[in-house]
Amino acid sequence: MNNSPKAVKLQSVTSACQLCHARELCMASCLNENELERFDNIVGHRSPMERGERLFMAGEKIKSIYVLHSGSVKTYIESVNGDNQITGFHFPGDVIGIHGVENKVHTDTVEALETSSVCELRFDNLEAIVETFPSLQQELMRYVFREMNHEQEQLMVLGKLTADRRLAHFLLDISSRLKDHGLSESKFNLMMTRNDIANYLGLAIETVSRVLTRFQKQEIIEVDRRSVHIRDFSRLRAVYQDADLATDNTSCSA
Amino acid sequence: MNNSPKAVKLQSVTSACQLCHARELCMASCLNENELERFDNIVGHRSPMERGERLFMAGEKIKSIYVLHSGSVKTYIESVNGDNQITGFHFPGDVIGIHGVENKVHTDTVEALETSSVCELRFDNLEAIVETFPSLQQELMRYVFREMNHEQEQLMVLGKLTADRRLAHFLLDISSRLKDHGLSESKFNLMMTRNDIANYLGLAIETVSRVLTRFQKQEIIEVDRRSVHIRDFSRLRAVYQDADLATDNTSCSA
DNA sequence: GGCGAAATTTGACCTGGATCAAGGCATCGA
DNA sequence: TCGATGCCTTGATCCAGGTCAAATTTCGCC
Repeated sequence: MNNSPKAVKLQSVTSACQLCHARELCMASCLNENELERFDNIVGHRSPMERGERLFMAGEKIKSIYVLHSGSVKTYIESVNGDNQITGFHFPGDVIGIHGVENKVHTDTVEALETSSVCELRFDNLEAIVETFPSLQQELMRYVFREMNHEQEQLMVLGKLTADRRLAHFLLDISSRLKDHGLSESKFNLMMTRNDIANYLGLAIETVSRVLTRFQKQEIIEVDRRSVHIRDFSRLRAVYQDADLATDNTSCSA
Repeated sequence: MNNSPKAVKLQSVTSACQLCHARELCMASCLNENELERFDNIVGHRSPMERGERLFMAGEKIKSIYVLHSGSVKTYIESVNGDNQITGFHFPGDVIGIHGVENKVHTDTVEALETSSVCELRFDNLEAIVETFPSLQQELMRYVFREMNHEQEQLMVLGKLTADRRLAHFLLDISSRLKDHGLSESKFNLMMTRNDIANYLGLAIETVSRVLTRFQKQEIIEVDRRSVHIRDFSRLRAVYQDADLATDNTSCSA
């Protein structure tokens, strides 16, 4: 009856959602077993996106909203004269495509940073869905507000912080979010280019490169292309907080 | 029976909401006459705030959310080391205090820019209220998403634009919002200090001052303390769009 | 395995806007 | 009328980070 190639049938496991590795991070985590099974029937799946592939673009009519299932994506809005502004990086469980629901037109573009897949909720059922699962609506809203606060924090980053502090904040933010996903908070691979980081932080790519190598010289982090190892969290936090006790160690060999 | 000093009783006018000058801008605009009357009974009112007075502060438990009834306010979040980041300026009809509903704790502080008043919706009834008035929930969400998009646009402003372009965008934004409120889009009074503008735009106060006087010399605007007159919208837009055709006219007397 | 494009790093130099300093000008309370 | 105070402007100087240029590494792809 179920023709999904990956379908598994056990006594209590009847839905892909139940087997999902991102289950606790998904907004569907608020549903009970019974609800989850019904929810699973509604959710659509798409063939995975390759790096650089776009899920949707700003200006397109909203046909669905999505939950990132695996991989990672960046979202960006178009600036007046061509160059875009990256507004966020997203990991499994994150809701994608809710900006723009007001006018039913996407305001941002979503692009895969690596091979990624999403679960799809058709927009025209969305109201029916949240009516069927009231707790889902609440969970969705929790997500929206969390994102809103993250964006406000980013306003502070862009409005007030020096390049050093921006990078420190960025690394700590990525680290903490990866930790939430059960990954190491101290050793990880960045999934975005230096260009993406620079764009997101309102800096030049050269500045990003220079600050990272300086952090390395100061033995706060080790960095080799995409791989990052945070060696001294307290000093990294000190840089972010502008506490001054994290400087030096640059060129003065003791 | 109604001891409000300003109460007016006509055949069809039975609620303060019906007389409200900000009625079309309020989220209650989605309610019909009957609903509006019932809604009016739920809404609380507060004595007006004076300039500088705070409605609530970051960290406080959320007891209510508000709709700005008259005046104007700024919202700001606290930065790590003291200096705040203004996240927005708000006008009548704007919803205040929805950030932070996730954890039921305010994430931002709201401060009156002039004598202002708000309508209050107690947070513990909020769920009951939106159940009673389903269209209200939708309207509230529309507001949230609009605000979210405004914040994303501000990320672009802070991440990508030069000082000139930030000021141009700021003036155009304020102008368009005042227009929505039935006020002149070309002549208006700023309700915030230069310091507030500088903080909001991630600039030094001196830069704000200098750019505004330069715009004046270029005959794009006239500005005298708080009063602004936009004389040439197309050139102001050109500055925002970095179109270059708006420069000169600075010191070269023809 | 080698070619070409893309990503990253590093150095040299320059500039937009910050910082420092000082003065002007409304508003307000006594 | 007179400080006192807060807000704003203007000038001089400085520097964090942008821009330009070039070398190096990596990686997809034939």
